[in-house]
Amino acid sequence: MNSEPGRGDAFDPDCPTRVVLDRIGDKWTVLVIRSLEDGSLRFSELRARIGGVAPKVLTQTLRAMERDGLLTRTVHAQVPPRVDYELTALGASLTAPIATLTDWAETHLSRILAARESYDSAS
Amino acid sequence: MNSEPGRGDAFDPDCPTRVVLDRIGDKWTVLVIRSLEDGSLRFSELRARIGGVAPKVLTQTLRAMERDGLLTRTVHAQVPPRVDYELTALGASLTAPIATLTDWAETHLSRILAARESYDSAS
DNA sequence: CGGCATCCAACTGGATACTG
DNA sequence: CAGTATCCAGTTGGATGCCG
Repeated sequence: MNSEPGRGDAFDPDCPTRVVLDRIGDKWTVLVIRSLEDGSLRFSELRARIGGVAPKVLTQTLRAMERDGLLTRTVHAQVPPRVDYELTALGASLTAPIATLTDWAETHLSRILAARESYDSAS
Repeated sequence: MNSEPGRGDAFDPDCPTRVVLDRIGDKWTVLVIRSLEDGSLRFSELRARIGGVAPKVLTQTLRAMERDGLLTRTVHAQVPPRVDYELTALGASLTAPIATLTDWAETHLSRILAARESYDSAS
């Protein structure tokens, strides 16, 4: 994959880690996944559930995830229009690693915050 | 933490998930952690190991990680100067969740890439 | 309702040059 | 050697308004 196999190849845009990290690091992707864990939602429901996200940005996030095969977008031909978003098996399988990360975060947050405080006060 | 406990609270900057995600999603943090897994390195070694990172950016990354208690920065009073960076126990404990993510990435990359191709050709 | 188009402000990452 | 200072380009996230 790179001149240093097995090592830091994440500046290669096609590196698996980079691809996933770019998506995970996105501000809204993780929120969308967690919101869809219990089943499909329509656009406005997602928007309300997540809160504070502009429609354009939510659309961007959703399209990127759809492109990566993490969720499906179903347009119902009716008036008013209705569009449902649902995790694919691939998208659902991402909940596991995310949960690992979340658990770590919750467990160690106090330590991080404490480190920050002591670092800031030492400056 | 939020009006919807247990749910999407990641737009709160102090949310544990958000704090960790911001760091993980950073372009270089994961590379630094992986580079330091086998022991401490000095600034120039890190730079060479990672490749393609500007000094300023590497410094920023390192400082942010030091602030969060993920690594220690040790200045040796000698000429020429020498500064060693080493993971703390906290930083080292992050390698586990990262490995989970990396494993997922490597396992599912082909599927993601395939999804992208079919999505792009359908447009 | 579910967007797309437009415009925009802020932040991020980076190239380059210089210093204790 | 290990940064700092400066400047800069690209991207991200967002506000607003219009449309099928």
